[in-house]
Amino acid sequence: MNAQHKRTETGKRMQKVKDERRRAILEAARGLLLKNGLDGVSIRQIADISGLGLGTIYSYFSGKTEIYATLSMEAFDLIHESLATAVSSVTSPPEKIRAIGKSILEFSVKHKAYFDFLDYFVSSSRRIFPMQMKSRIDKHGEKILAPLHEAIEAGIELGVFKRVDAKQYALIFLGMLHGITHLRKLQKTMLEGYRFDTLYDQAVECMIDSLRIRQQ
Amino acid sequence: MNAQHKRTETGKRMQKVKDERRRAILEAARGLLLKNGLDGVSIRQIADISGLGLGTIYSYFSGKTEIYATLSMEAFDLIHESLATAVSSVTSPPEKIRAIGKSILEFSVKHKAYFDFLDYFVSSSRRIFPMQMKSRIDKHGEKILAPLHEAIEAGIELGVFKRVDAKQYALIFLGMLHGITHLRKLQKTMLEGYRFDTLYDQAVECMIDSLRIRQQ
Amino acid sequence: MNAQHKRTETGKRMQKVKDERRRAILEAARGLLLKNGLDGVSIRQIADISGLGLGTIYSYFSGKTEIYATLSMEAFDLIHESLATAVSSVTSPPEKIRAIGKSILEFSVKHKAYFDFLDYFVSSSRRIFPMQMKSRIDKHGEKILAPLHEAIEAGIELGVFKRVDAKQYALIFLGMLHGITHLRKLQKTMLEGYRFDTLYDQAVECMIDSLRIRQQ
Amino acid sequence: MNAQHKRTETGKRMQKVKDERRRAILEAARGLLLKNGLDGVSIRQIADISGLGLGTIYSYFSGKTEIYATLSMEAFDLIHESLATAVSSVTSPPEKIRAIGKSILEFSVKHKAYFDFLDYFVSSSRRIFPMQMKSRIDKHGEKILAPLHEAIEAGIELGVFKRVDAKQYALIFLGMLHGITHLRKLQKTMLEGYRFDTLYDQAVECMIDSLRIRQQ
DNA sequence: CATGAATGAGGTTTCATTCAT
DNA sequence: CATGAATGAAACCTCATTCAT
Repeated sequence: MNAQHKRTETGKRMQKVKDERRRAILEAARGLLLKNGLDGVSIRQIADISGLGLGTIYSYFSGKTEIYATLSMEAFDLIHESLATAVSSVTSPPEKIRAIGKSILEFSVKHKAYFDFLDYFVSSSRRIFPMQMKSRIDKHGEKILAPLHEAIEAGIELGVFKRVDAKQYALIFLGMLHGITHLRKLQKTMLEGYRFDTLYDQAVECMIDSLRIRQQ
Repeated sequence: MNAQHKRTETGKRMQKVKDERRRAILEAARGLLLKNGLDGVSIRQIADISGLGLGTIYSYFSGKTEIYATLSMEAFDLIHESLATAVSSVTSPPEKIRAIGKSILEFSVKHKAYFDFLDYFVSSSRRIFPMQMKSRIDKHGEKILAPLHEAIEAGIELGVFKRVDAKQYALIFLGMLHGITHLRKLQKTMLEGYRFDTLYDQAVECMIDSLRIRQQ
Repeated sequence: MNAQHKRTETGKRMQKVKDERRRAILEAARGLLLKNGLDGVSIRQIADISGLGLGTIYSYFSGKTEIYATLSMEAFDLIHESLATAVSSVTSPPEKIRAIGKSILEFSVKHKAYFDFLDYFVSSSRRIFPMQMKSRIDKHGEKILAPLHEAIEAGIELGVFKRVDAKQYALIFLGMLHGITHLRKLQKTMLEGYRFDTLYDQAVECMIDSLRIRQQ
Repeated sequence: MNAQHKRTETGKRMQKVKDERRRAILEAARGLLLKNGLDGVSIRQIADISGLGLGTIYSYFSGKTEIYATLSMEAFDLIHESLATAVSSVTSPPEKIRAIGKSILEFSVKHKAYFDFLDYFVSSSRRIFPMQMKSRIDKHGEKILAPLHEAIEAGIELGVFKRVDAKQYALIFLGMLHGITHLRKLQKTMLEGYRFDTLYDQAVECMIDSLRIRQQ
């Protein structure tokens, strides 16, 4: 075991520690975001919760903005992963779409923090991220369109769906699903007396229906 | 013209000035909100933009929260008015729904400020308003459901639409429309190569379609 | 009844109204002082409570400072009056001193607001009042020394008290009484287990004792 | 000198710097308090005078209140120390009481700042400190009673003083002394023509006299 | 590298006072 | 002469970020 090797060994261990710390920071930030909302996140708290020094945060991220950007990308990746898994578990295109719908709903419940967080950044017309960051984030965002896009294409291929522009429909569906998930926020006001789940399913069926070729 | 009359006259002018100032404050607040996001609004800025003194703002509103609440209610009322006008201009239920869709789209363009603003508050999971205010705001919010609700009911009555729960569908449609309007934000990224207007129309048709009784 | 007369009549009524308003302002200020402490008095509140307009306060007093100055003088006069009444109700010099002690104690309970208020201004080394005001206030302050001064002199005259410098002793006694009244503030801490009243009486007796000529 | 040692060394220096800063803040606060009164102290000023940044103050103290509380306790401790030293320098009980009197007078001159400060808080009827703080402060305050208490007890033990409740008399004397020191403020008004020192001594003798057993 | 003390800009709010009506 | 709307200075406090150790 020579010096070179040892250095590498140490380097590896170091890398591992650094990765863990990075993760700890993101986890703390995400947790705070969920608990306290967007303004309720201070670097000081992130440091405390992640067990790191205040200044240390800045060796891992250039600032609060970059932490948010990273969380955004993570969120998009997580959603994409969910959708990819979902579609691969079933075969018929309509089922794929249902799976995607279910998957998004589940995600918006289970990872509420992430979901609201994305919402905030997508909704906000304000320039939060500098151009360069924004581009990087968007790359991750676009990926989540693929599973739906492919499911629709598959349906067309199989002659089950109308010959529509698959990507266009994927966009519409995603927009709609996104809108529908928001209804949950109204559960205690406008939605009184209704089950959000039922609404959601109905909305998904409504979308599939509009794609399906009608036998006359 | 006696003293009494004069005093009244003066009183009227004063009232007008006060109304104008109130409006100036709200306008400034709305503008800032949209440009800089919720945290990007400071009372100092509102004062500067509205051309008033800092302390003056506090004699018109008890604080930032009340300003936001007022804007929310105004926005809801404006939308409701738009929708009500829209539905009354056509007669057939499907046309009414199209009119509503068009109306919302137009509103989201023309009063982008207000629309994004509402979006922000509906989207935001954070507790912004104290309970009492929230209730008052919700009352205004619920009104915008009515025109769509009635249009669907009318369609059912006429035998054009399936016998669905009208309110439930109204909710779904509104959620969807809301989601779709968001797509506009992606015009420069995911939507590249597509016309937002086309997507929007398609989405509306898709909704009407899912309601219509199919002749076989 | 000619115009001149009428004007005078009106002038009299006017004067009465003005006096009442002045009093209302002082009363409001005093009340607030008692309830909220020195910082808890705002001109706005004084206006509200006294039933006058905000700006009106400034036609009666040049500002907050003058209100305080007036209250100070009133307080001194009130104490003086109490003491004067007290000494005149008894005849023997020791009794007069006891009456003064009792009178001060009573005042410090009954007019707690005034008493604490004076305390604040006497204790405070800060220049609160401009020179001119200060002089005017001091004139009122000095008056409260007289009854005690005279009681001691009377005692000396009658051969009951030692031939001391009466004014000097009056000052010492007043200082002591003032110090003792402060003990009441410690009733819940240092004074636990003791009755403040007993302490007070004991202190007064102690003072009288030190004046009395001892029969051997 | 290894790394560990070095770190400790640095730590010590750091601690020293922090102590100095803490002191600087307290000193600035005390000075301002005396010059401008309680409301005349702003954190901004404290920062400026102590040569620190505004925010820095908040890393040493949680706020203005805590600064005041700290000053109070320091002042009590300082007085206690003075008294303890004073009584231990003489032996006969009357001399001890004289020593205490002299000590308090000296303190009120030498540490005028602290003395007036305490005065302010003792006099002020307003609730300045939250319960918990108040308790902590009171603990320090009560200590200053002990030397006087013990001196009186010693006198009783020796048969020089009457068999009075020693603590009760200690309280009375302290209250009186406190009151007498206030007379100094009147040096330019009511006290004109009198020497404050003489008054003070006379007052102390008067107290001792009232304790002494009279030989008939 | 990790640390956290120091910083000060910036936010909200209160309030004495002025002045046009 | 009474009024109260308008004003802005000044207070407190938080927090992202820097930088010496």
